[in-house]
Amino acid sequence: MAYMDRDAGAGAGAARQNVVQMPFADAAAHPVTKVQRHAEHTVIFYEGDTADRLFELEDGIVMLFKLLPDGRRQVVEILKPGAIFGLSAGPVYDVSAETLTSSRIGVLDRRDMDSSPWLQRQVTHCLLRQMETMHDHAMLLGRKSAAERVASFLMRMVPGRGGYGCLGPAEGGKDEREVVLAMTRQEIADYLGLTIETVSRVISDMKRRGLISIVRQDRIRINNVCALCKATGIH
Amino acid sequence: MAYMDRDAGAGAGAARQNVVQMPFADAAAHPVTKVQRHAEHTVIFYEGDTADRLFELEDGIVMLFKLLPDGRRQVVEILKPGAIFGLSAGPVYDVSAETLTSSRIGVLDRRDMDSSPWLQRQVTHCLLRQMETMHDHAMLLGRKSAAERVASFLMRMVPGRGGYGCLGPAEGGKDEREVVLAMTRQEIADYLGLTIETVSRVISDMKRRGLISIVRQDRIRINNVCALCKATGIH
DNA sequence: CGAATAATTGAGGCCTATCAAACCGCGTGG
DNA sequence: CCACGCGGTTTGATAGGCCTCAATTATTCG
Repeated sequence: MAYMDRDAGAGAGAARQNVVQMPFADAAAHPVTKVQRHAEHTVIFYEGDTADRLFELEDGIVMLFKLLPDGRRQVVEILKPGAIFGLSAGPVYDVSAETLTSSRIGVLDRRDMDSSPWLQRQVTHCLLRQMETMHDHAMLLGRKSAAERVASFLMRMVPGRGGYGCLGPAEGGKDEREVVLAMTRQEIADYLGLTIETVSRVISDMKRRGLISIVRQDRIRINNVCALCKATGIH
Repeated sequence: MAYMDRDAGAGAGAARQNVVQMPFADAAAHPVTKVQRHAEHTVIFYEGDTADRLFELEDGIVMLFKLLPDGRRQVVEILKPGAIFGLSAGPVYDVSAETLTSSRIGVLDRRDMDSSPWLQRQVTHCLLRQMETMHDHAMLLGRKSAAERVASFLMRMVPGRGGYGCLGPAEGGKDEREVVLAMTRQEIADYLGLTIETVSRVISDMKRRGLISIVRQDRIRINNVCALCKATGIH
């Protein structure tokens, strides 16, 4: 539960050293003015910072999170390439953003959104997808058991399965899949509203029952996708 | 789920003459084609319905919720006048919508959003505010205790207090405020990720400690707003 | 006024958090 | 090469908060 800042104190300064800013070739057609490169686990912005810039995740994984004064942390979103973030209704960011893996991130001026209808459409569509994810996540946090949360989390890593248009297992083959978590147990716990110990116990239990295999700490093989899906609570 | 009278009370023609203030600035360019009137606790659309229409809440309160097959429900958003809902990234609604109070709701065609940049701006700004609310709510569901959830819920009803720009108690007066819940205990519980009994117990405990007074089942007087705010976990 | 619905209160149990210790992978350096 | 230390993970024991089930009380409405 207690969130320990990896780069306590000098964190921001040390993180910025990893940032390489590059001019974007096609600045005229595309409003991205520069590109940042971040190492893994570096903060992009903090909750409360002036929200004058937008970001587009070009490569890598980024998490958005909020903190309570006593250190409790909730990871509210996990962003994949293509996502736009740093959007805010008010003058400051309402969440903090941190890379989970090394990332390439396009930077835009917030005002570009007002001047570019094209960008606005991108933003709106991105927000709609994020909103659906948030709705699912609210259901997960409010109503699902620990086992259902972890199962849902793993299923989230398997594209095209578990949702409305789930195709079911591919014909004639084993219904297995290997996924890369790219998150520590602490980050998973903070995303799922659980403790690190509970996440670990659930994963161990799934392993014991043959549902999954642990390839490495952050690589899990799902031995039966359909069976895991049935453990998410949505069936 | 008993009633299927989704358009019950929708009197577009008669509704117009009663409209005093339009939430949108320019009523002439406004693409609202008709206005629905719904009694309290009527469903506007169901999760899974074809998402061909947008809605703008002109008056009343609406909740968005999701259901699991076994009946567990999570209320994901509570909308106040001015909110736009029924937005979806996919072809169908990802949530169900139901009125909490009798409501007046403007109906738009989904395609209007593509043709009207002005509407798109409205939608984007509305989505941004909803997203911030969802982030807060994820923190509530994932990391807050039952008492903190109820306190946060009550503080949500007091405009201008508890957020970043909280002004503190007004000068020279008692810091009290009466709020109308417009929700049953079950709906509050489903919103806060708790059971009806736990909500009831927390409210009783707050009453016992003098923090609040129960005027009526759905009217609560907060005797000390600042004290309640300190129970939300954000201080 | 009485039935139906909603809310409160109580008793007990389960699930998850907490606290604590052991374990593991991995890079370091003797 | 292997002991060592470090951070992260797993496992165990225990406790506590919230849920479940059940009964009572309050409120609404015909």
